[in-house]
Amino acid sequence: MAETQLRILVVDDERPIRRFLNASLSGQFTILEAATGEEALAAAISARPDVILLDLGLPDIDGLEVTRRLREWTQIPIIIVSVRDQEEHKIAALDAGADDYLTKPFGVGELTARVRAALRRAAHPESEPIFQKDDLLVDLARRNVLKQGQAVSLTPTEYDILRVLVQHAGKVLTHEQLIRSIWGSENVSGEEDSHLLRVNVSNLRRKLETDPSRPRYIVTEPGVGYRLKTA
Amino acid sequence: MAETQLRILVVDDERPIRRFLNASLSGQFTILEAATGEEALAAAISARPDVILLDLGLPDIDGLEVTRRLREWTQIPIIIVSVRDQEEHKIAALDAGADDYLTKPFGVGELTARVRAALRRAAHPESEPIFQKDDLLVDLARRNVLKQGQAVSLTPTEYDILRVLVQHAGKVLTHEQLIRSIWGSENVSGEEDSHLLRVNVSNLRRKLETDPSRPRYIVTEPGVGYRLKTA
DNA sequence: ATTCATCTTGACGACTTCTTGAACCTTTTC
DNA sequence: GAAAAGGTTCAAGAAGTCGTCAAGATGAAT
Repeated sequence: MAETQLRILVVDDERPIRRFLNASLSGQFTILEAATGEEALAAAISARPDVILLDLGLPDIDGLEVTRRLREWTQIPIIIVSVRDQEEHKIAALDAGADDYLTKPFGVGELTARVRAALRRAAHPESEPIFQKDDLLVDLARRNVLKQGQAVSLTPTEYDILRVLVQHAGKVLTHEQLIRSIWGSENVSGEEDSHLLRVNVSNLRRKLETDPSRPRYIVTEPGVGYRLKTA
Repeated sequence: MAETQLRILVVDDERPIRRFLNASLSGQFTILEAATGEEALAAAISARPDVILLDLGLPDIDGLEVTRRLREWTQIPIIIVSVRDQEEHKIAALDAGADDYLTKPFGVGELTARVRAALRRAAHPESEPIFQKDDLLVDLARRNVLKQGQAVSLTPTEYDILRVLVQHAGKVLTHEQLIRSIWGSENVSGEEDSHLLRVNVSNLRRKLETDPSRPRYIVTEPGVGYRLKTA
């Protein structure tokens, strides 16, 4: 086993801070840098770092949004590093999917200790966030869906449904679970939402399935929900 | 799906703090308390909490030592809650195996957010209850039933019956118990429901058993109920 | 203001599942 | 062996669920 050095992606728009973090961590880790949210998302996909240090105040996409988008396809540990000390910021970031929240200024020792803790937990080897079966390919990291090599254009809602199905491929997801993860936990009233889900699944099938009346991928589990077939 | 409430072990020698944490968290979680390190270690073993909130300043064993001893056998998330704000304490605790370090005083919102984050991370190793015998396989987590490797399609009612039987595999379930857990405790009138149960069991057997007239899996206990054979 | 894509709602037919009654089988009891 | 009790199977209507189409509502972009 080649002990490759672990990689940390540092995301901050201020150059001095990136330099500081780089200097603090480069002894033990390989450092990658990104100055904007877009850069961060791109780097996460192409470089697959082992930990991401993320500033909240980015010029383009807010750090919270970056966290959410990352969490759509990966469990890479995210440690927020921010000047914002208010509790609501911390809560929002942690609930968006961040693993830890560190307020500037902080000690280098604490930072590296928290990075070590995050790495220790994440030791599970992660499988590629890609679903493939027959002529359908879903790449969650790139937000790409290919049918017979052709890109399929999905609406946001359709993609969300497909993403949740892929993230639990093989398992049955109940109507409620799907509705919750797509429209939020508030609106789970009943038949109306179920119907909405059915319409969207129908549209999704029309785009993905060769024969929508006999689905190979998204199968209905009558009275329960839907399942993305793995085999 | 049995939605058991998640359990948090609160370890602190000061009663007021335990009470405060208990009050803050008891809405969402079941709280267990320990006042000493010994108590904490014993409770962790006997009660298997899902998260441990640990104060460093305990009267008998130091919190750091408690963390190390816990880490000898478990990966239960440990969140240190301490008045000690110096960096070296944080580093030592995190390197001892703690997942997070929160300095008193802190907001309840941040605490619960960090608890949620810890739970989310730890939720991965899901133990999947699977029943297998001969050529029948029931995977409750995936809601999958395989007969000779072939997926069997069950109606919601049929699956419910099978699920209850699997959850009590080997034990005899009375008609009443089965009816209660499938149609609710209200309608347990009498012969009508018993008959309904029989019809559904019959349909279930037709799908699962190789020879429905001589059942190998779901056996009838005359005058009592049904039983799922384990061996 | 207009356009466009998307979301949402309603209507309806096709299909699945539930429930019930009747007939048939099996075991126990007298 | 006949009767009774309990259990199983079949079939058919009732009830409910699902998929699809299409029209209206929403909201962002021009």
